[in-house]
Amino acid sequence: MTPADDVLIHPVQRQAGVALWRQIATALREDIANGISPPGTQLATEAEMSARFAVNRHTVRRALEELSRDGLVRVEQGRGTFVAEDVLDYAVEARTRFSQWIRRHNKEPSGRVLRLQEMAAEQRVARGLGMRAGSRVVLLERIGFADDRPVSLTRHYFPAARLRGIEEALHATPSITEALRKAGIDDYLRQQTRVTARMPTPTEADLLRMARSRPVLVTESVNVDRLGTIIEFSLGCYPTPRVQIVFEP
Amino acid sequence: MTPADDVLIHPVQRQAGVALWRQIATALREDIANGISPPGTQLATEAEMSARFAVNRHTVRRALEELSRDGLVRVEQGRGTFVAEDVLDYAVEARTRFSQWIRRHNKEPSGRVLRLQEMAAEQRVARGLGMRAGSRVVLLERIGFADDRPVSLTRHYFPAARLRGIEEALHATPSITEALRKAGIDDYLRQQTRVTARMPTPTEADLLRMARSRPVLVTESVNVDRLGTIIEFSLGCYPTPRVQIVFEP
DNA sequence: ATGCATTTGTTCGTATGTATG
DNA sequence: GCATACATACGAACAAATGCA
Repeated sequence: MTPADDVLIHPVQRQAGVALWRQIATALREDIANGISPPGTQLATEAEMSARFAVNRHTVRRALEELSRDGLVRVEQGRGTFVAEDVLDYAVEARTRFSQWIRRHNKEPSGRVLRLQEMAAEQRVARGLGMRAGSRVVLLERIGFADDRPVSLTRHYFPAARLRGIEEALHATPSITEALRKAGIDDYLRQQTRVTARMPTPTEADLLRMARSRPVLVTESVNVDRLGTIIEFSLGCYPTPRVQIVFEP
Repeated sequence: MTPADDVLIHPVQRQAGVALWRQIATALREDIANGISPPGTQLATEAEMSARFAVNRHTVRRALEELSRDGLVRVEQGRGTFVAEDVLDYAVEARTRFSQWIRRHNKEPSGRVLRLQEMAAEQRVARGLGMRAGSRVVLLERIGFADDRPVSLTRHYFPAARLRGIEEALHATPSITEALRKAGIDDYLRQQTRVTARMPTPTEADLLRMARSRPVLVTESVNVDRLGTIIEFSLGCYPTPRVQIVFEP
């Protein structure tokens, strides 16, 4: 399904002193601005548009080229043309809380717990937490939404021994900050964040509702309490180009 | 070409009190430690190894699973098994200079200029520099190496009007810091860095000597002089997982 | 775009050696 | 000696991803 029909309300005029491609570009721009073509949706194919506007496909392409240069659409060979999504800047700071991040963008944060269990730490996690591999950790896996669009997939690991009752606390509340408070941690800071990228697993792509052909940004971060004790190791997974990471020293 | 022949020096013994797969894991571990299988190289296929060691493929897989869990190798379906590469942490700080970054990892920095020219700024660049689209900018495109392995592809844009003589200065020296000094900028700071990821273009993949199926990390950063005037906008392109970006607030 | 060869991933089933009680 | 459980090892077949022509 494409919003191609809407295009009918924008007839183009020949010999009007405005190039056809400019008229088409303006029409598409308006549809995007008005929300007729919301961010992320697929536009009609070039062939369809050229039929509706009754112009050559090259003329449509000229218009799309313009919009693409302006960053309003994204043209993907073999797939189609998509309305650019508004980018969520994820600012890495000492205190980064999910709901604050989303609300700063005037969107409504929500989330869903995918997994919550105690388990043995694998090497990577153990190293992040500064423990021996196999030590007991509590894993919280969550997906985060901004206005019902998935924007993050995070795995939080807490040292079970150091944070008694954290699993029960997390069962009771969706907020990590609050659960940590119940476990005796009033405040915590992000000590280090490492960023890389990789292709998503099929499951991740489905959960984040993204194309399998686009990479995810992966963050690995360590949180400490006020004394510098490590209380959490987390792995975040963010869909590109929906999310960007911003660092301001 | 694979280092499969070397495997012959590691015969495995049955009924020796040590499981075959452990012997194989140890043999491979040694080859990696000794530099017989250097970082980034492809190991023999599972089928080849099972023939050389005269064991079942499952047995080889058991060994590879172990090494993979330890992070010594990376197994990729449809491609093969690769010795893990040492990750170059790219620490984003206010003052980030290429050669310092590489030397901090005890590697030898080098580079090559791919392009150096004056041109009109496209929208994205103009926005980064706080200028109007079409303003004149000097573009320096460079590839950076650490011990002859490509690790970065950067495009630096300088406002031509604000930095007279920058193009000539860049022609004369490979160092941006030095060229800026000639143009009257003694010191400069990184104001903001934005990170995202995308698939590399074929050209980028070739230049960075990386698989086309792995994403590149892309940084977008703005540099200012001591007064806060924007003097450079740069786009960096880094191969994953060879390079990771690290933020330490 | 399509098919093909290569390579890893998964899942059956079977057999054997070793430690335990 | 016997029964059991477990890790090890092998074989075959098919699925899925990749790269290439």
